[in-house]
Amino acid sequence: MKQKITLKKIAQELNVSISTVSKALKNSNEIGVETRERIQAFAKFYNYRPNNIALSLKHKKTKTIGVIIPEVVHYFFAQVIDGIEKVASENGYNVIVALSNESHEKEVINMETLADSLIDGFILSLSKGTMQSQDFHHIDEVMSQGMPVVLFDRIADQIECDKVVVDDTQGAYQAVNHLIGKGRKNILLLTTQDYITVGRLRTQGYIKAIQDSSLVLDNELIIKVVDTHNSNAALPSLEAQIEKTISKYPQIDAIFAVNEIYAAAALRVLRQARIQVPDEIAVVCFTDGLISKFSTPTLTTVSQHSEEIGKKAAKILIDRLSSDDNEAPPKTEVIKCTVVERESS
Amino acid sequence: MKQKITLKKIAQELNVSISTVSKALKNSNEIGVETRERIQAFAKFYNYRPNNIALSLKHKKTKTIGVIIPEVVHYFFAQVIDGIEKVASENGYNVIVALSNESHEKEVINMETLADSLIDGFILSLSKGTMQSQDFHHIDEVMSQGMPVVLFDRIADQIECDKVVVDDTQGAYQAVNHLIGKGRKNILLLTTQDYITVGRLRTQGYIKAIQDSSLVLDNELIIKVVDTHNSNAALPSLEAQIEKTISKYPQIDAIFAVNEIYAAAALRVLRQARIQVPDEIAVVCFTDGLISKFSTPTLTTVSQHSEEIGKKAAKILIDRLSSDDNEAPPKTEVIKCTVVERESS
DNA sequence: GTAATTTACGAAAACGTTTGCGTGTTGAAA
DNA sequence: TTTCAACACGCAAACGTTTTCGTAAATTAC
Repeated sequence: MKQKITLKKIAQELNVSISTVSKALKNSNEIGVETRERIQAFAKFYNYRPNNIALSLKHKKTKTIGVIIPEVVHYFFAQVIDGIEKVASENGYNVIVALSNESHEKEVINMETLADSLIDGFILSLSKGTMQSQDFHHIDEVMSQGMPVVLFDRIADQIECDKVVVDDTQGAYQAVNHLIGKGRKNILLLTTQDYITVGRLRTQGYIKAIQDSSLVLDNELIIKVVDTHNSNAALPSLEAQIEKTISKYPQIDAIFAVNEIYAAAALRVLRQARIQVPDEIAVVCFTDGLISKFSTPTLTTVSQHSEEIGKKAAKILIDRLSSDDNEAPPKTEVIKCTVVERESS
Repeated sequence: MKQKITLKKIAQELNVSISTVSKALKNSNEIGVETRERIQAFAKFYNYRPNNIALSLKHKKTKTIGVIIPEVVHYFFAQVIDGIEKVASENGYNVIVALSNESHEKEVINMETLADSLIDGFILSLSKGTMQSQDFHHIDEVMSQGMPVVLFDRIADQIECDKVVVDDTQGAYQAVNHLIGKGRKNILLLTTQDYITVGRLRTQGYIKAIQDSSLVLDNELIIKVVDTHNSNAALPSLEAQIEKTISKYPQIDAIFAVNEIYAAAALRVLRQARIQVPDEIAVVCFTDGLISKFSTPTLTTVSQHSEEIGKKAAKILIDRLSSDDNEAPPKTEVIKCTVVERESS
């Protein structure tokens, strides 16, 4: 087994001091040309690579950023990671990913572990557990130690740090407007309970779009899905609800869903009821993910530009890490959504 | 800004030596009870947490495992990460994720960076670039340094290390058998070119299943999709091909696709041709992902138990890391696929 | 030929830990 | 009173770097 070669070993072999080796490898002209070349050749031959841990200890920075998200198996978060990783690797940073699985405790533990000098800064999206408990001690704690934090998507106003958010209200507004522009007049909304922030904001966008138009808001056309923690279990009940509402209000000519899953459920119901999409009812939803791209018909969606979110978050964090003036006021970046038109509308 | 507290600072404040503090915090009875309690109380009050970097340097292990995958935005890989992360965190390991984006060079760079003492071992799935070039120097290099490597899914026989693979052939065999069991007699295969390993193996499974049955193999019923690197671009041509084949061979009563995307394409074509699924044509595909779960009709799939793969890989790696006898022969774990029956068959 | 300067390198501290060993103080046994 | 073990703690090396400073030897200047 080939042992890793260190400065010390090179020094021993070549009968020079460790500092000489270190300087020679940095091509410092403090060291004679001949010695320098000898050392460099030797190092290259043995494929010397500096020990990152030692460097981190020395420099008090790890060139690593910690990312904590509720789950990876989620198109949105995966894309955000993708964006983060791109910017990070361009700037010589590594990415440690930790998963909170929507649990507050796991989030806290993860933060504490990573904060133990493993990383230089955090990018995170709050778990449902944390959102519910409104307990942000762990975040304040790391921030008070001077470790920068960037929050994205699931944020909290109480936390004073950089943030990257999606303009959910505007996105929903646009989507509904898109439907209105297509001449739809009775738009069914499939949304979540209000305590889920993104659901609430999207609902607001829907309401605003209706109010800004010549249409009238009808609360009967708003379905707020109860959030069982096992999202699969909620589907049949959702489908039943959609079916009931549609047959009760035959004037419905469009559906706006706050996520792909709800839209997929709607598509199922419509298909079974032999209702043509988009001819009879158009369907539009939030989240430009896989389901939308490959459903039949393909779904018109509101894209949140998730990769862009990741890139922005990483950029903000790295900027802060590499600036000495770390007292710059926190800023919030808002990413605008855009409507991606496909077959369903 | 609250500075991180270190052993040294505690020692200074309490007028004892660093070693005393260290031992006291480990509750060593080498230190007097009174001093011990004093130090522990002080440390607790200031929320002392040991510096991981220093520990890593000391112990020559980082308690971190490096994962390199072609992409995160992929249900399969995301699930594998999920599995890895679960087992890792249960065992006190962190996970660094790097993305190769299917590029050989990026894979090499990532490995080198992570190998510089940032991690204790690797879990990886080869990029397409590496598969094509068949250049495995980077892997041999880290292995020769005594760093354990576990390969999953996209593997290479030449590399002598632990592996976790899916039994693609058996999975395809089962799927086709499932169709045959349902009385289907003319099964169209949608697969990739042969140089894509998983595609080839699944094709073999298809062939074997046909041959083992009373059916006859018809090469006209095998469509090998040309792999443009931009997979979206290939879709329209694939759909055209499917349509042509189906109208030319009206006896086709089932389709087996080697991935969800192809199956989704098939579903589209069938829908447009007003062919009932599964009544007239049944559809089954590999990869139990989102698309299958939310398409209409939902798709019967071959599940690869991706999370299981991640868990197994992590377990193997951690076992090896924590065993002293690191000369144990490499083993290959084969994960069996199972058919998940849904509406499309 | 002496002094000043440059060249080329080494010693050592520092980053934050752990740990084997040395040592001064205490109390008890002889 | 002497001897010795037990106790309680400190010293210092080690992990692999970087970097400041010190200093011989070689060179230059006058």
